[in-house]
Amino acid sequence: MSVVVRFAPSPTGFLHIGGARTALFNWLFAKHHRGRFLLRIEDTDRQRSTPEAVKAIIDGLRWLELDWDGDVVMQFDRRERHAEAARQLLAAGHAYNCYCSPEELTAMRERARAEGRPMFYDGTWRERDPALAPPGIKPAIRLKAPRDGETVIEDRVQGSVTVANSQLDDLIILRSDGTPTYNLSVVVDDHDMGITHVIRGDDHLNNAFRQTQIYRALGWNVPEFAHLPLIHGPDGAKLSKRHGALGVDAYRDMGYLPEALCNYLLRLGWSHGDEEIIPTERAIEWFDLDAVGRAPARFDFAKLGSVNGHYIREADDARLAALIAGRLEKTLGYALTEAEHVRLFAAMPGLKPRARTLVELAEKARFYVERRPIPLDDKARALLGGDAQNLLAAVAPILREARWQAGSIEDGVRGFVDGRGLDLRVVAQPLRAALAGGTVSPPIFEVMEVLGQEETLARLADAVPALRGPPSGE
RNA sequence: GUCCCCUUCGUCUAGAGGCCCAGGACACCGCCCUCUCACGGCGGCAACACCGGUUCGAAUCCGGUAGGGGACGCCA
Repeated sequence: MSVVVRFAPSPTGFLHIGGARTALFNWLFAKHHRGRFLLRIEDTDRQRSTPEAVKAIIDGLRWLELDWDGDVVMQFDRRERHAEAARQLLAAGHAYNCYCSPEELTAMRERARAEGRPMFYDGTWRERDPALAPPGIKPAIRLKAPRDGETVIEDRVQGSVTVANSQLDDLIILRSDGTPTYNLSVVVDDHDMGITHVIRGDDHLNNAFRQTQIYRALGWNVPEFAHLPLIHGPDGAKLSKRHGALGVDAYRDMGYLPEALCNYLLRLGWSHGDEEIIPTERAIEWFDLDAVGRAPARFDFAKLGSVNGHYIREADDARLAALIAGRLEKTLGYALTEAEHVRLFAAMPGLKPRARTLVELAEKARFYVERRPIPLDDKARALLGGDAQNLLAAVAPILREARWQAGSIEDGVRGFVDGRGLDLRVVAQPLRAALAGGTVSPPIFEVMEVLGQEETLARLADAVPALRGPPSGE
């Protein structure tokens, strides 16, 4: 039997990091087994579902390149089919009408809690004669769940999990307004869509028991379950906004590459020996459920940054330049010229090993496309005082004569400092200050090559007044 | 409160009875490379939650304790 899995988010917000990982694991599982990966939007909660959230989820999946097969299934569109299943259960005696009001149910829960019993429905209308139903009240339909014995799930991640049926109450499958509830919709859709493996967050493990009961009542085969441990914050508690519970769009904005985020997420709760950097091709080849861990993992930005740095170093220069060009134009306030785009591209090899995010990459690339006179930070200004002025003025002629290639420029400048018994850094640092506006940059001769001779000399003159005068001809 | 699950370095994890006085990665510290900062290389710090049991032998199996998480909705 070929594998069919699905990612089934509810559109009540962005595609958060946990959802992204669930989608990734489903996608990898499908790819590994040459099966199908479907997308279903669980929008049966009409109050909270929004079109914006649907879009955010789809955009997020596209960004991560987790493509799905076939059309997106909107769960709400299938509500009639779900209701039909509920009525079928009612007719077969596997469900019954319940006339309890929300107030009664709340009171029931309070009482149960106070008495130390499980907080659930006591089955008031399970056996009661429907003729006793209060007039004018529309009933909800409840599943007539087994009272004795136990329900067992053979989970592909969690193993065999058993719960006593006495711990499970008769859940509502169809609301009094005629709309289906989550557990019913999921079962009917998964069945109709031919889902073979339900891979989802561990927070759904409890639902798996109720859903198993519904499958049985309907006489359907129960799919394989795999409940993935949740992602926690650095403190071990639920992932908070501050600690990374953000939409994947936020990660994109923070400058993470989609392949890096996927690699990081994959290693959260799954492993393949000592492998850390696992490109998608490898992930598809290696991924399977048996290597998924059972314990929740903590989200760690430091490691994400490290993985991201790796993928930035491996990324194509043109792609990176294109990714940061927009960010730079925004902070600089002007559109880059063709020449500046070329310079940005040429700067990538030197910049890549120095950035862990695209934001950092853009920051470090900034001076390359800044327009003269470029701003100098305090340290740069300090480096350009005193002796530096004379040194730079003396070096300028060498630069004017140099063949414009990093190695040649370096040879020239080294010859200059060696001749004077100086350390290279006494010239390199002032040069860096004048050309990059700060004390940190890629190797300075490489910077010069990328900048070009004309721009280099012009920036130097901006920083060294002596190089600007006296005007020629006097 | 009730039920379910989890527990190896600070973090992610390897480990499926002897290969482990526990390996890798991130972070941190030191050294090297070096025109700055990175990258890279080398080295260091650092863990089997606890208590019992099974066994010639346990991180690995069993039981209990503690801690953590999840679920208990006419939400999904």
